[in-house]
Amino acid sequence: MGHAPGRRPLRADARRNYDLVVGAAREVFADQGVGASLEEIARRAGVGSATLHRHFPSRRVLIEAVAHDHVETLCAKAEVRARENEPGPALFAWLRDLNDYAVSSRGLAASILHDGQDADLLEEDHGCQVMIIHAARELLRRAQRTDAVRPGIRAEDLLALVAAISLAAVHHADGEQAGRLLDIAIEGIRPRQEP
Amino acid sequence: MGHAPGRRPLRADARRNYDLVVGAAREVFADQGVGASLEEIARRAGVGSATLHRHFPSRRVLIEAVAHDHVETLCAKAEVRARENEPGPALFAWLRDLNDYAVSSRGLAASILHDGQDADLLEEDHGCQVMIIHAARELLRRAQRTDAVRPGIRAEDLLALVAAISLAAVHHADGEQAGRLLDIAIEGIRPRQEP
DNA sequence: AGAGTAACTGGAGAGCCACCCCAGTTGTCA
DNA sequence: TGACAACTGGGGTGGCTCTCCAGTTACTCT
Repeated sequence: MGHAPGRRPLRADARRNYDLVVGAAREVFADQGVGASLEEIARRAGVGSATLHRHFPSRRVLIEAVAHDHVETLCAKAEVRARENEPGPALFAWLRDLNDYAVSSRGLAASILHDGQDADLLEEDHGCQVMIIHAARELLRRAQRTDAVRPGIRAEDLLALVAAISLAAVHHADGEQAGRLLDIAIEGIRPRQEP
Repeated sequence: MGHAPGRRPLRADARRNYDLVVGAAREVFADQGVGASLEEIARRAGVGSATLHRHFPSRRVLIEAVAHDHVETLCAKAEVRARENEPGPALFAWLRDLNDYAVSSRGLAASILHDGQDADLLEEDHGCQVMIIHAARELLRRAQRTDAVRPGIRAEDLLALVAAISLAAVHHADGEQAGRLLDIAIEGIRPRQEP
């Protein structure tokens, strides 16, 4: 589960409120997208808005807390894909996993992939952003070793592409389009001649 | 230049205010992106915010008015590209033109390409959205005729892709990445074997 | 020209929002 | 159990979008 960002363990009541907010945020974001009102989230969690803002100094931090579990399983899936498939197909399949999550998450994933770049308040251990890029880099490295992907492709670009595609899909409310766009992108990173 | 949306010609003062607002919006959007405050725009134009809202019932309509000229020249460029190049290269070059504009427009173009889908308040003659999709369709049709582009690719998907890429770039403030992503996309729509 | 009329205006206000301050409350630990 | 630091939430600030309406201003008709 999510954990406190602070140095030493939170007091019991603070911890309880932290979790209440994350739970409420999960519901509200799912309903209304990542743009939803933070006051609404505080209201549904039954805490004052000041409490929400103290625990989560920016919308981004709250989004990370909500997405943390999903992202963790997604990265675990990357390892499974790597173990059970050839490097090329492993990467492509995982990109589809990522894309599916990104499209279904109502903008959560796009948010994480997007503006997480700057050295924000990433807890040193494992911010969502960092976990995902590690997973992507590893899969890409393997795929490039076997020439299943053109050289010169960067992991950051792949993630940016998926984020962008899912944003388009969220806006158009059209999951099928996201699939087609990802197909184009995957076709675009494969080498001209199959190895 | 922009023109009034209403049925019969605007009164002289109304017309003057309309143009003042569009001018101010052009500046403010360029400074701060498409998310900028509409009140700030009204302030800079020297009109009340009610006046702005009467002329432009939604942010989207104002964005269209601001972008109209740019989009017109972009579509003219499409015809030039078609006349002076082979169909494949013409499409690819124009996609780069579009992408360059989209990236430099601070989100204007992405806005137009995105949520313009629903039958909004498009003036029947030529909404920006419509002009662009016509241009794209024509270039794509020609390219597909000569097998310079895989069949099954849709014009809407190309536009969504460019919109998405430019959004990513706007967010990352990284124009080079947009170029790389577009390269991937273009590689992805070309046929496996050159004709 | 001058009056009548419809078009147009902007200040003021309603209802949102994010974010902050601080007096009061509540866990925690000696 | 008492004392203190951690934590809380009501209420305030300032900004946003969008609307209402009393007043102003440009066209029009004689």
